[in-house]
This record gives sequence, C-alpha cells and structure tokens, in this order.
Amino acid sequence: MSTQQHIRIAVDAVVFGYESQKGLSILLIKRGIEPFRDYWALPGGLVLEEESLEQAVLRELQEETGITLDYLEQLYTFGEPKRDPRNRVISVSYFGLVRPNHFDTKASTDAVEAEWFSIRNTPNLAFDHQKILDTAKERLRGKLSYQPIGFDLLSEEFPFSDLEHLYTSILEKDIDRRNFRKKIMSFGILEETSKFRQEGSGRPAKLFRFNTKKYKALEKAGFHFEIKFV
Amino acid sequence: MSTQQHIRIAVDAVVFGYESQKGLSILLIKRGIEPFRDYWALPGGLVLEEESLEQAVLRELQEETGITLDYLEQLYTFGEPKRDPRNRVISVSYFGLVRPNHFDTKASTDAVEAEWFSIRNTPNLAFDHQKILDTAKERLRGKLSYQPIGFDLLSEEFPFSDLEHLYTSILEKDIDRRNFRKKIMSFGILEETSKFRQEGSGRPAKLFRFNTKKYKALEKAGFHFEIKFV
DNA sequence: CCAAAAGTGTTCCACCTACACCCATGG
DNA sequence: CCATGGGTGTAGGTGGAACACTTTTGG
Repeated sequence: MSTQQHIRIAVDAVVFGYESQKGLSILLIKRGIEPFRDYWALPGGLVLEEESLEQAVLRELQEETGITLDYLEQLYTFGEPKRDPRNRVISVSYFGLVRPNHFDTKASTDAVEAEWFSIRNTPNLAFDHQKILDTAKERLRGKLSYQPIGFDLLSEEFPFSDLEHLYTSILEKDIDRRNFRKKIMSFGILEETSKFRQEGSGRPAKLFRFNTKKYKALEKAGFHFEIKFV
Repeated sequence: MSTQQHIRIAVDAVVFGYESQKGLSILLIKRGIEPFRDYWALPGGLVLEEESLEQAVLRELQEETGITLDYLEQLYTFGEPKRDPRNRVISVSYFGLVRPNHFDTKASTDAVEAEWFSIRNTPNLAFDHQKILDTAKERLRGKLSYQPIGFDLLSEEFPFSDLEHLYTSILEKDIDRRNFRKKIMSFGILEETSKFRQEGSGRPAKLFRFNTKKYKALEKAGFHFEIKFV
C-alpha cells in the first residue's frame, strides 16, 4: 500500500449488431485526440471515481454513440504495461449486443463520430483494440452455441430465417434448415405470433418472438440451451 | 484524460487444490494489516507499475504463499466503488489450479500465514472475496464439463478413481463408473503407465497420465472435450 | 409460369444410459 | 475368508444427421 500507483483504469465496449442483409457489424468511434488521433477505436474511456464499471461503460456509450444496449457482459481485462503508449491504462472490456431497432447512433455530446462497420471490413484500430475485438468475436461465437444470445441481435419479432442466417453467417458453417428449426422449436422457447413478414418475393414468413420467461424457467429446471454444428 | 483518478488496481487469486481424501481446497492467507486485519483473504495485492497482470498474480502468490501453479487464467474483474472500505480498488481476479505435489506453501517472505482450507469449511473472508470465490467455484464446475482441466488438479500419474472422485465431489453428482471410464477412454487422451498404486486394501490401481500433446492435436482437429451428467 | 424464399417428415445410425458381477490385494 | 476398492460388457432407447419436395408469394 506504500507505493503510489499511476495506473489508470478504463472501460471499452465491443458492441455487435446484426442485420440479415449486411451481416454482423461492430460499433466504432473516431478518436478526436492523441494518441491515435483520427483512428477508429472501441467506444470507452476512463472510469470515474464513484461509478461502477458497468455504469462507466453505459455512460461512455451514451456519450460517444447514444446507443442503447440489449445485452451487456464483461469480456476480459487487458492490462499489458505497454498497451497505451503514454501512461499505463488497464482496460476492462465489455461485450454488448444491440437489436436492429436500436441501431441509431444519436448525435453524441462529445462531437465524436460513431459508425457501424461490417465485421468483414473493419479499419485499423487504435491501441490493442483489434485484440479486444478478436476476443469478443470468439466469445460471440462461443456463446451462440450454448446460450440463446442470438435473440438479442434480432428484432423482438423475427422470421425464422433471420435466426438461420445469423447462425450460419457468424459461425461460418452450413446448417440443415430442417434440423435447425426442429431443434430450436423443441426447446419451446419461441412463441409464434400471428404476424407475417415478406421481403421482396417469396412466401411470407411467420414471425416469432423469444419467450424470455419460459427460458428462465427452463434454465432453472436444469435445461441447457445448446446448438451444435457438424 | 483531464480528471485525475485515485482508483487502484489489484489482483487476487483463487487457487484450488484437490486430494481424493480431503476433496477440494482453496489457498488463503491471513491478513496482517488493516482493513480486515486477521481475516482470511485471497492471496493478492496491488499491481506494480511495470508488470503485467499475470506477473502480478504470480509474484504475489510467490511472496505470500510460495506456491507454484499448474494452471492460471483470468476469472473476472470486480470493480464496485465500495468493495474496499478505504480507497477504491479494482480487483482483477484469477483462477488457478495446483497439483497435490505442489501443495507445499514454503515460508513466505512477507511473514503472512498461508493455509489450505477445505472448500466445505472456509472462514469469513475479507472484502468481497467470498463473492470472488463463488465465481471461481462456478467457473471450476463449468470448466470441468467442457475442458480437460481436472487433470491439472491431479498428480502427473493418477489412478482412474481419482478422476472419478474429483468429478463426483466437485460437481456433486453421481456418475456411472463404467460409462464415465468408457467416455474418457474413448477420447484417447489418457496414457496407461505400467505402474500401479494401492491405498490401504483393495486391488491396486493402474496409473494413467494425461497426454497433453495428443489433446492439443485433437483440439486443433476440431475435437471438443465434454463430460455430461444426468 | 418462373423465381425466390418458407415450410415440412422419415429413416438410419451413433452414442448415451442403465445395469451387476468378478478381480486383486490386505488383514 | 472377509473387506475394500478396481475393473469390465451388453442391450435398449434417444437424439442427431442426412436427405428433397411442396407452398406461397411477386414479377
């Protein structure tokens, strides 16, 4: 306790969004200050004295991007001494998901630009943010298989094909549509609505809704969500 | 970047050990200073300016307990503003495993007491360390099912029954000995040795060894370790 | 009537589950 | 010879994998 630390603590957020046409996207901001001025970076910043880490993430996201999250969890803490070229900054990174209807990045108070980038085409990132992003991508792929987290990337009501596309595009594996649907349906965590949606031509698709209550109940009863691919 | 932070950053380690007779244990130290003087706590301490977080954990463990780890990974970062009653301290916690032959806690330089406690009988812990411990227990149970991590709690060479007892006692579920053995064996990640061990009476047990290379190779080929219970 | 996307059932096989007795040693 | 823990096989059931055609709409 005797030596004074000069380490600072920040939070950074990897926020994913998904649309069936554009695929997976990630939310980035353009830095207005050195170091890495004009580089794209993960939204984030220093933690204030009296706020929790989660509060810090939500505040920074609000300030820098105006976004509202649908899911948030801690990802990993990156603390290498040289990850920030100036001072030592430890970053507690978070993993967030946003539904398409919450995509809009309102004008931010900080006058920083916030923009969605396709995951297939991200710019050079500041600091070690590429490493953080890679960790988050891994986490996303991992979680898709054993947690019903994909629903937090879709609209409240979605056609079944959106779920298929989400899985195939993120996991980069083919699935058997019949088996996939059978499996998901067997869990009993999707509610049919009486609505339909149609994009362009083709048969209109029935819309479904994820039943959070039912899932919570099943989970408590020992049920484990799991989707495997070949 | 303008406001000065007074947040400090520490690391804490939840180190598990296992013996077939005594079951799961955890390594604790007795605090010599306030706050929580004379309370038992997780080994750990403030991160130094120039060291990585992992180095900090290993250094603190060495100083306070003299222990050598067989496995280490980051667990979770606890950062509530009031978790330390004096200053704000953020704790990056780690999860460690030690084989029985590395149990000895050599005399520490800090003159702190280090002791193994049965997981079934841990004392009141300082700070929010009970919460950290609970998180680690959850992680351990989770990892046992989908990673061959139990082997890092056993001796290099172990009888099959040790593995059985490890799983049953940590997961608190009964297993079918035949099916369990069949499953593990089918993975082909255990090597038979030609040695036997005998505790008291009963038929001597053949000793096995975990084949790390083979597991790494299998993993690379897409193999996923998994043990399920009813 | 053609193109596009949604929707749907059955068979086969692999793997999991349930289950009980014999073996090798010490006392 | 008894107690203790180690070691083993089989049959039945369940769930996953493979597989192709019909339906509804727009153009």
